[in-house]
Parts: sequence; structure tokens; C-alpha cells
Amino acid sequence: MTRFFLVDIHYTIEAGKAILRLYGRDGKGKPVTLKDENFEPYFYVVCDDPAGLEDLKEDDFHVTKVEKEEKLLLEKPVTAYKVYVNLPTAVPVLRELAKDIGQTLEDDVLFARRYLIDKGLTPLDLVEAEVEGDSIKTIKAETGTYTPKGLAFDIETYTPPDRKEIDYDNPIIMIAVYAPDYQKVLTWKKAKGAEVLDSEKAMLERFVDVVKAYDPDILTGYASDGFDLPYLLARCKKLKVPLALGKDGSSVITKGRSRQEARITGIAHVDLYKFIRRVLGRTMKTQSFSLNNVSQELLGEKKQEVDLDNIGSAWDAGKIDEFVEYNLQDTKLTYNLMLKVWPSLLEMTKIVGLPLFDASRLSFSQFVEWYMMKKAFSMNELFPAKPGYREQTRRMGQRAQGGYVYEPEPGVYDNIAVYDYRSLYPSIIVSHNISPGTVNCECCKGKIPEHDMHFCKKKQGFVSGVIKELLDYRTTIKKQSQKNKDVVLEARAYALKVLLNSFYGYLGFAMARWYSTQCVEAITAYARHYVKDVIAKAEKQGFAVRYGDTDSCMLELGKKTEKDAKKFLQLVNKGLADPMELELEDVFPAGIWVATKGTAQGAKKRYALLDKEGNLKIRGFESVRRNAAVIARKTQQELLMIVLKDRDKEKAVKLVKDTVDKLRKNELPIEDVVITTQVQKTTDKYESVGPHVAAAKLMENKGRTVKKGTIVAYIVKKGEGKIRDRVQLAEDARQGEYDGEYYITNSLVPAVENILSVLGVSPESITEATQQTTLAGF
DNA sequence: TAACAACAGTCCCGAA
DNA sequence: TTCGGGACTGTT
Ligand SMILES: Nc1ncnc2c1ncn2[C@H]1C[C@H](O)[C@@H](COP(=O)(O)OP(=O)(O)OP(=O)(O)O)O1
Ligand SMILES: [Mg+2]
Repeated sequence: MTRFFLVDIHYTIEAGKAILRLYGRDGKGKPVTLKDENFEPYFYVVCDDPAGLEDLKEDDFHVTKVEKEEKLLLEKPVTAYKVYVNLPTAVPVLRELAKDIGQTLEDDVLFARRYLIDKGLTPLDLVEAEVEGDSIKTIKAETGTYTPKGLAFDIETYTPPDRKEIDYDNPIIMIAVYAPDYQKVLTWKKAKGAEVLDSEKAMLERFVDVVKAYDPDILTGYASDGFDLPYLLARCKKLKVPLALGKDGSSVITKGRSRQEARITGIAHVDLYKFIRRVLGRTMKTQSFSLNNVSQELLGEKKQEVDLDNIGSAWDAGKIDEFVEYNLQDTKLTYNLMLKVWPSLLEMTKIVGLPLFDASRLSFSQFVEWYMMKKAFSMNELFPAKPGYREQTRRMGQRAQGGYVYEPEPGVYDNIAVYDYRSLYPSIIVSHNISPGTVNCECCKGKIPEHDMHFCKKKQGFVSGVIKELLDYRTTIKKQSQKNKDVVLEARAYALKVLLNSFYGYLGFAMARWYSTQCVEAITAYARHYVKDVIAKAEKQGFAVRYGDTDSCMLELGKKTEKDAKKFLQLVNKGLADPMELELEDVFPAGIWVATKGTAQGAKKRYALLDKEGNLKIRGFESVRRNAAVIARKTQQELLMIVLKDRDKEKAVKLVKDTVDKLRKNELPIEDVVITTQVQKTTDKYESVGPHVAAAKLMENKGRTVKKGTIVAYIVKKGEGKIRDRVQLAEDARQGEYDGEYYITNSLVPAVENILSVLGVSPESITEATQQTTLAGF
């Protein structure tokens, strides 16, 4: 009997047979490798007459047996034939032949993943195997707490002083690895603090040895899928060094060109850049996803800045001491980032049940889909086929209505109670049993809001059942995080929230296996119903409704107290079916809503609240937008603080006037007028060329690569004509080069005018008055 | 930086 | 000069 934490799984074909190898570590920290030779690949065929299935064959591929099974497809019973084949690689071949006989299903499930699903094993959790030698006889899942054994690494490459592109002809000059109990920097020129090897080749060989000796479960880098490992591989190939990091002695394997990934057999390679960018990217404030910026935001740690542009000349001059420090520092940051995201990453890996390598690279849709597939197996549901191209296009044209947003009345208000449904869409799915298989059942009647549709009340739906489990779990975590004010739990609750909301999105996602417009329509119709219901109830109770968006409702308490606010919460919750629940997030001493530009109408998705500790919670305003000029963002934020906290109109006016003045007199440093904007396509693809695209082209002219996602920092210069003809890269901007008038009219004034007008101050008075003082100065 | 969804504000370009 | 739409970013 062997018990161990499962880290990775991989299969090979030996003597015409698929052999799975499971890699992991036992409770004492000893590495474990076991093989399973008794798992057979298969797919399903749904048909009336299975004749001919057993005889399918092509080349070396053939069917080994066929079993009849009663399964469910989209929650309806079907008879399916389970077609076993001799090799995993036979599946994509024989399924094509089987298409003449019936509908093939589950014919695109990777073999190792199939194994994990069928055996119910969870990576990074315990498994228990009965073995003979190193061969698995039986295997089952257990539970235990895994402690990660990780190693971070980073390479530095030689770059000639005048070049910046990646060129595999340039050598790797340094490699660092970091774990709390082990650090090393390798290089091949004399340097303080490093182990100095004779040559690049020797260094690469040593690197392989170092990693093997440390024997990590997890090897982590920052952008290591796209840079470090492909680079290492290229240099190793050139110098004839096997990059044999695999636990079976195999080399690192890279895959894909646009979306590269580097796999190491038996070790979970985690590219933190990829994971952070995809999972946290949307919510991060950072200007770029450089290791430094990301560490700054996530860890509050900044590494020493070293000018890497000089690494080539420094190397040539043999002055590389500072790069040793720098290289190690990078790996330390990478390691700490790993620790930071570990609770969420571990959570997601265990939930989805795929190896860490795969789990850390999943998109949200893949995540949802693999989770559903895992659950489907245990509930005897067949995995529906992925939609074909035509079906995808058809779905693309469909659009379901979304959430309701209440139009606010511009103004400053006191004592705002903020209510918000906990996991609204997921809780609707669960409480109303929304699932493709429960739509308009024969056995029940009823009608959902806005649509002639109902959902079964008797039979548990597949999707609703799957989400219920996760939702209950998230609720526990969220409550714990609130109770203990624990940021780690909060991060986990957040990851789970996004995941849960992705189930709703997934049901309306064109490429989904489980796709249902009806479900999507139902979910959002219920959501609109529930948020409007709170609004109506609040009004009935005499509250002034100030705002609401999708699942939230903000009430001005007026003469009412916080106790009344809590009573109202009870009232609403009494009318809600489990697991739906409205939460009272907080009562804020003050809040402001403004008009949309050029109208008197209240702007949605733009407001600010002052909390009891005196902090601002700003939503939608320029101050939280990276593509607004820094000066506009700063001034607006200060202004909001003055308006909500100091309540000082004079001070507010003065702030803006002073800022206008400084802009006019060109007194502000360049950093204050920088605008950062992302290019979402390559620069040649633009129909309309805006300032940031013009700036991106300036970068390209300087020989810099601009890719999708590059964030461009620029300023607007004085001059005539279009704004795009007046941009200058922030890095090249000279002091005083910016156009103060542009920033006043197009940036600062728009950001503050609707706030000032709530106070009854007209923007003209601000700019005019300054003009007068300026003139008076002459 | 392909791939969970919809709703919404603002800036600037480009056609009329 | 006006106005619609492309582009980007944020909120839920
Ligand atoms: N990223 C998203 N994808 C799809 N739907 C979303 C997303 N974000 C929000 N929604 C929808 C579904 C949510 O239930 C609803 C309300 O959003 P929100 O209040 O932010 O989250 P939530 O209600 O799910 O969690 P909680 O309020 O407990 O943090 O809006
Ligand atoms: Mg909510």
C-alpha cells in the first residue's frame, strides 16, 4: 500500500500498450513514481444498432471491446456503446470511422485526464494505491494536506547593447534558482556570490544537476513558458546538453507558437506570469505585467532596479556582480508570488481535478468545462460534444439581456446602506434549479419572470446540482473570510466567485459543451426581478433608493438608522429561498453620484462612497482608469475626498483652480501628464488610429516590439491638428513639452466638472477665473 | 492577449 | 461642425 500526493501524470506507449505514470511525493517527502498498465482508452457511440463497432480498425488501431451502457445525455436517458480501443492515439482515428455508425462522444478527452476523472483522483491531494513493485493494482482518492515543494528559477541572457529582440544565438549568461532553503546563482564569468562555471555549456549541465538534486515538485518561473524554458531548450540543443529535467530523464517539451507552454514530465511547471495575467489580470491595477510591477502590487515588494539594457556591455566588461543579486532577487520574487497565489491555485487545482501544470494554464471556460466533465462522469452524464464551427457562429449571433442598472439622481448623499446579493447568479441557478435538462419539464408548471418558461421542481438538474456544491463551499469560505478579516480566505472566496459566475457565462459561451440560451435568459430575468424587488421593497419602507446595479441596492438612510437598515435586510431575506441571500455590505457615511457628460441624467457605473474609516471606494471614475491622465486621476480623487469628507466647497474649488493653473504654467512634471493605454491589436489592424496607436507606432519606429496587450505610455504635446499627431512617448518627453490646454480641456475639466456641478459650481468659473488671474499677473 | 456573460461611460477619429 | 462608431476600460 502506497499513499502519496499526486503531482503529475503522464503516459507513454511501450510495446504497443499505453502506460500511465503517476508522479508524486509521500508523507515523508520521498518521491514516488508508479505506473498503471491497466487503464484502457475508450470513447462512446450513441446509436440504435452497434453493428460494426467491434470491427473498426485502421493501421495498428483497433477496437478491443464494446460495452452497452445506459447513460444520460443533457439529463435525458440514452443507450450508449462504450468503445474500448488499443491505444489512446487510436481514439481520434477510430472515432472518425465510428461516425458512420452513430454519434461519437467523449472522443476528445486526453488520456491522462481521462484516467484522473475515471479514477476520481485529485492532484495535490492524497491517493492510495495497492501496488506490486511499482505497478498499480488498485488506486483510490484520499484526503490530506499537501505542502508544496517548489523551486523558482530565472535566466539572464546576453543581449548586445544595440539589440533588444530575443535571439537564441545569444548565450545564457546566468541562471538563478530559489527556494527558502536553497539558493544558487550559476554563471560562467567571475562574479561575486555565484558559482562560476567554465562555459555556458557547463553552466547548463550544472543547472540540470542542481534542479535534479533539489528534486522539486513544482518548478516555477515568470514568463517561463514563453521565454526561459524555450530559451534554455534552444541553447541546450545548440550546445548538445540534454535539458533532462523530467523525472523519467526526458527533456523539457515545448508546445505551440502563439501560446507556448513548456512541460516537464513528473514536475509541475508553473508559469506565474501566465497564471497571474489570466486569473488576476483583469482586476489588477498594474500598468504592466512585469515581474517588478506585479510583485509591487501583489507583494508590496519592489526589487532593486537594474538596467538590463546594459547587461551585454557589463558582461563584456566582466562586471556582473550586480546581476547576480538581481537574478536571485527575481527568483525570490517569483517564489514569493507563488506562495501568494498558492492558496487560490491549490484550491482551483483540487476543484478541477487536473494536474497543477494544466490547472495553472486553464482559461475560465476550460476550468468550468473540466469541472463539469468531472462531475458528469460521477453522475453518469455523457459529455456533450463541442459545437462545430457553424453552430458556434449561430450562437455568436445570439445575445441575452443582462443585468438591470438603476439610473441614479446626481447628488451628494449621507448614510448610504449598500446591499448586495451573495453570489447572485449562482444562487439563482441553485434555488430555481436552472439546468439545460430542467427547462420546461413535463412534470411541473410555473412561469419565470419575463419569459414563458419554467424549470423542474422535482428532479435535481445537472448544472444546478454541480453549482450547488461549489456555491455552498464558497459561502463557507466567504463567511469565514468576513468573520476573521482574513485576506488569504478573501482571495480564495474571490477566486471561487469568479469561477461560479463563469458557470453562468459558460452557459452563454459560444464554444461551450453545455450551452443554453434558455438558462441564460432565465438567470438574468430572475436577477432583474430580484434586484427590482429589493428596490420596490425599499421604496415601500420609505427608503430613498440612490443606486443599484445588477444585484446591489444602495439606500440613503435619511432619518432611518443602521438598525433599520439591518431590519430591512431581514425583511428581504425572509422572502428569499435558500441559498439566496442579500448581504448588507456596509453603511457609508457619504456618497456621490454625478451626471453623464453633457446631460443632466445620472451616470451609471460611476460613483464614490466614503467609508467609516475615511477611505474612498471609487467606481468607474477617471481616478480608477489607467487611460486617464495622471493629473486628472489624482485631482479627481482629491476632489472626491474634499467633497465627501471635508465637505469644503472652497477647498474643492481651490484645488481645481490651482491644478488648472499649474497645467497652464507648465509647472507639472511629465509623470503627471502621462496617459497609459493598452493596444488590443497589432498597430496595423486599426480602423481608426487614436493617440495611443500613434504612440505605439512611435515605439515601433524606435525598434521596440509592440504586441497585443502592450501598454503604451504617452503625453500630448503642444501643436496643431489631431491629437494623434501630437503624441510623444512618455519616456522621451521633455520637461514642459506637454500641452497644458489640452490637459485642462480634455482631461482635467471633464474629470471634475460633473463633481463640481453637484456642488453648484460651474466649470467655466474655474477655468475663466484662472485665466483672469493669469492675465492679471501680466 | 483567444475563447464566461452583459451593461455602460468617455475619448477621439472619420465620414458626412 | 455634427454625429455615429471604434476603441478602451471599468462594473456587475
Ligand atoms: N465576471 C463575471 N462574469 C459573469 N457574470 C458576472 C461577473 N461578475 C459579475 N457577474 C454577475 C453575476 C453575479 O452574481 C452578479 C453580481 O456581481 P457581484 O455582486 O460582483 O458578485 P456576486 O454576487 O456573484 O458575489 P458577491 O456579491 O458575493 O461577492 O453579476
Ligand atoms: Mg453580489
